[in-house]
Amino acid sequence: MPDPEKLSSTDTDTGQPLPPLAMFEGKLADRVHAALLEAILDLRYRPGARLRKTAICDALGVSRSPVSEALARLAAEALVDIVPQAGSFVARLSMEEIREGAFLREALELQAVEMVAATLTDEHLQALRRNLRLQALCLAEGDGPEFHRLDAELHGMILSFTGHRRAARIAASAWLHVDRARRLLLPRPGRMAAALEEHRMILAALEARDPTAARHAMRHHLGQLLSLIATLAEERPDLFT
Amino acid sequence: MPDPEKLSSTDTDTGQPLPPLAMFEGKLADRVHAALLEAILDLRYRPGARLRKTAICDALGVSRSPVSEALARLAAEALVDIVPQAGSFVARLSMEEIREGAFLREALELQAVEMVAATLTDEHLQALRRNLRLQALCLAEGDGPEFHRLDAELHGMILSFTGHRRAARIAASAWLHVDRARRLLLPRPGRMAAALEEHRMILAALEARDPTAARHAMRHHLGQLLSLIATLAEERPDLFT
DNA sequence: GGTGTCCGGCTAACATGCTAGGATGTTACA
DNA sequence: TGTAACATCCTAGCATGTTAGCCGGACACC
Repeated sequence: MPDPEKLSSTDTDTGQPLPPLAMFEGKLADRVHAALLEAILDLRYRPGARLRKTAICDALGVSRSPVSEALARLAAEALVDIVPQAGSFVARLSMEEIREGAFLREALELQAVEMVAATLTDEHLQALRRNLRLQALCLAEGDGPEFHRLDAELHGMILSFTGHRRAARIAASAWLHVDRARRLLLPRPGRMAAALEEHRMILAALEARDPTAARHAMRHHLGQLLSLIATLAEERPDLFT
Repeated sequence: MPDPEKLSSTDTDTGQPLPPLAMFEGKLADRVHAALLEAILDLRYRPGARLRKTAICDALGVSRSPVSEALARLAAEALVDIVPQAGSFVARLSMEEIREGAFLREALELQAVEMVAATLTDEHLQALRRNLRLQALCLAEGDGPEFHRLDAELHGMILSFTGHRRAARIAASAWLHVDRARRLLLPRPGRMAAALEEHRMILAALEARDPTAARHAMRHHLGQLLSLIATLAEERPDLFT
């Protein structure tokens, strides 16, 4: 399964895409995990590439223990394939995983938005409105990356308003696969504006404290992405399993 | 937070509740994880108890590496609290965690049953019907443990029919906390029969391939348990955080 | 030329030594 | 007697040595 693929000169990392050092916090293993996660998500480590523990070790200046733990965690998140006594590889994108991530995310967010619509406080509404104002600003200025950050933040806020931290973590983890694929999509013209409008529908339903409407609005919003990704699988089959 | 509690003579494990050795499969760390999980779930390790790595090591005849990995995984599942440079403790039951587990489980199962109602095959229906027949048998014979196993199997089947393996895993993990509490509940008279009836409602909705009815039936079924557990929290506050 | 076998290199998994820091019990002092 | 400083113990986390199994190439044999 993890075949060498067309490897240009050296298979090893080109030296450049070093995941940034410890600009993270927490235990050493946490920081290594965060660094590798970032590198995998923005494709500095390409899908299918081999991960050399020793290279990672002296690139980050740590020993194998935290690296092993980080890789094990990434494997649990299905972002890395560990083949015992053979090697570790960045997982290829898989429509299977992406669909599953979307399923999980949808299940959690629909339940969350329904619950939140009934329990929302004014502070929560304030925060949501503020986020949407910033989104509008980004749209006006064409700041895609920041818009995306706010998008993720909005969804994260709704999940966290349920008070269930673990649920938010799981949703984030599930979304990783979808997000990794999404980053490969060229920005579609008009998509940002459409997303903002969909977000507004969700907020409107929450302001009305209408669980059913909130659920519908969220479902419509989440339904948009999968079809886009399906086209990617046809355009770039080399990135998929 | 992890206070000593009233410790009878020795705080250490009484020697007896050794988690059974490697009757599991997979890597060493997997087996240790499974053994500890079993011990924690059926309360051979009591909530709040200290987990001594070294004791576990020579009880199982392995070194600290696999034990550490297993404990880390249990900590990720919120079944163990690891306090750096202090110790590892079996997590106390927490209504927080239980509610969260129920939330996750409900979110996933509602979405799953809705999806499955639309995509179900005849083989799937066969398997569900067979499971329910066995449940009826257990009810007639008063075989509680087996009934519970079939109950869990039924829910697992519905999740697996979505084709999403990770979702099933997450649901199982989320359910752990609810289940650990549930095992402390005295069997309520009539509960088994009621559960069977609720299961029949779900199956009926699936046979009719009616997503909405299936969703409603499942929601009703899952709604039953939480109130029972809330009473437990009052009767046995020592087990809770 | 095609096929089976052996060998070397590389890897994850496991074992073990080391270190820093929190918890606890004791003692000195008010 | 109550409190605060101290010494000891124990722990998780990290580093590093060891083991066993897969992979790929070479070579012999068919």
